[in-house]
Amino acid sequence: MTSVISRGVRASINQALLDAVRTLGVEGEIPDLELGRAKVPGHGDYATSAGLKLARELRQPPASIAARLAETISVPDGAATVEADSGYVNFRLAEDWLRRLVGQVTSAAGRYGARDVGRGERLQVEFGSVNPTGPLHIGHGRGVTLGDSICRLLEFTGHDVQREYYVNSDNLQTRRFGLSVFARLHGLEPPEGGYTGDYVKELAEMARHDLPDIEKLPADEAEPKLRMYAIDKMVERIKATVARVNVRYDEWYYENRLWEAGLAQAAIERLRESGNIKDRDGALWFGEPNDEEEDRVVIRANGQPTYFASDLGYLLSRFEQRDFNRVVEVWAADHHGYVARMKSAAAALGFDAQKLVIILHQMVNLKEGKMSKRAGRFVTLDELVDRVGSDAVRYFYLMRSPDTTIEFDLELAVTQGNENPVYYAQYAHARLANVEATARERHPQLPERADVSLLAQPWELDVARQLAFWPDVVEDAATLLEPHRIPYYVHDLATAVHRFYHAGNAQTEHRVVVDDPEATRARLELCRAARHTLKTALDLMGVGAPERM
RNA sequence: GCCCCGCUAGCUCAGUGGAUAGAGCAUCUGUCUUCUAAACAGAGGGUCGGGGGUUCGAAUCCCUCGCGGGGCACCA
Repeated sequence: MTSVISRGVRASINQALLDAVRTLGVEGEIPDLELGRAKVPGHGDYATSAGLKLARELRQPPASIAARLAETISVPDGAATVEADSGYVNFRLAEDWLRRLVGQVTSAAGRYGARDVGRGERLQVEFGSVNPTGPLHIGHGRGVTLGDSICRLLEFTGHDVQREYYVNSDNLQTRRFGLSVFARLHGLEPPEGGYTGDYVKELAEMARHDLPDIEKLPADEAEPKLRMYAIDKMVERIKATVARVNVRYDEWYYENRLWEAGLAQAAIERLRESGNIKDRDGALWFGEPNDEEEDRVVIRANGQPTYFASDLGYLLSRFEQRDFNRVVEVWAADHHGYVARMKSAAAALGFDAQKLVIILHQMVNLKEGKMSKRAGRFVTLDELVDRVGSDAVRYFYLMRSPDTTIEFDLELAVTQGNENPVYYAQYAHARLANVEATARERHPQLPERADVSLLAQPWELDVARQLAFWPDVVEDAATLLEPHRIPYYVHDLATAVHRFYHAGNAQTEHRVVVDDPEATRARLELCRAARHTLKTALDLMGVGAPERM
């Protein structure tokens, strides 16, 4: 039992299936038999079309292969019964096993579903990393919540995760930002391409107060000081904003460190030796040797490095100096053109480009029009959280696949209340917490151990069945780096919980808290198992699990 | 012109090449002297953008066309 729940029942069935396939005489590699959830109740809980898939190699009819597999397979712990149906093999989770699972889940509590697939792999997730030239808006909110939940998933599955925000400080945009603050300091309009938001005026006033004599300095001396000052202030603000949506970082890594440590310079030098750095038109370019087509500027003709130069050093910093085995980057889709360049840079520097994993997420648009940071017309993440709350914001972002553009209807978001799915899940959790409290009041001395054999009703076993699926969901979400699988599972589990609870509304003898202490105790065990799992899932989303609502 | 993402129920979206394509919202019909009705039960609603192809089998893979969005800097 222990091994089955720590791996998940799907993995356990899959292993039994592979063992059985061997006994049929399949040599060499076994094709992916795609053991998955059965979609029709009559087909059980898991199903595979193994008979159809192996028919060619075994030169036998699919139905007879499936029949032989069904006879041969022995699922550990009697977790599931097996049945052949034409070319398919169907698995139905055994009721007795489901009952025992409930007790196991309760013992594991918040660790149920945790896996060690990562085996302590040391990796970095870099996400957010917005130019610190303004507050985070609702598009950035998607990136920080997505990145944060990816971290939570990786941590839950045995990875050693470092969460990093890369703070741009030396590029053209941040210099423009510094010049904008300088302009406001002297009562002028920001320069062309500068930042016009009111917060720039506020930063200028703060700088006037905090940086003595700054007004007396000429632009070329004042700008770097004002820039770093303003960036620090913006970083503080960004830290406060992400904290409101439960996002945590381990490291705020400043771009200028790459130059101070000589990493950017070292990267360029190494690429020069490999023939990937070329001199042309007074500038330094990166590209494949003997091919100018895809060349990109690293050092401008005026001697200033581009952001790309810093990024070369940043690769060195992470894959070499800090020795991460893998680096995951979370970017908005408008950077997609940069993916190939970064990967080829990583390869040219001598790293395995596969270890640089780049997750792109699509944009977040306002229904009434596009956002523009420099025009100062945008809805900030803070404003969004003010209006709909952190839990709803996170749930809303995370339930969508990163590939989908979010059309944010602000009017709807404001009026959103009952129809928000986050309340459905939280309510299930609160109900369970409440019923457990009621049980403690009515039965101060319940049996210490639950007799789970008393869990016999279909709605009780349905909750247990959902619990059985949880390790599969965790594995898939962590492996594919797709947190949006979690809210969909949460919804399914919450549905099973509400139905279970409601059976007691329809008929009082089916309540959790009844006169019979043994029945109460058994159902309480199920409540605890479900509540722990709901809480674990909500935690992975960074969404709260309230005890009362 | 080239690259990326999307197109699935009225709306918003799930859907690792498998059997009868799902959920929420919205609409309609029922269920509260309750362990919390922010809930439950039920109903209606589909050319999976169009067309080819691969396959025993395609919403899913390939090609092509259309529509929408995003990129293609000595910006990031």
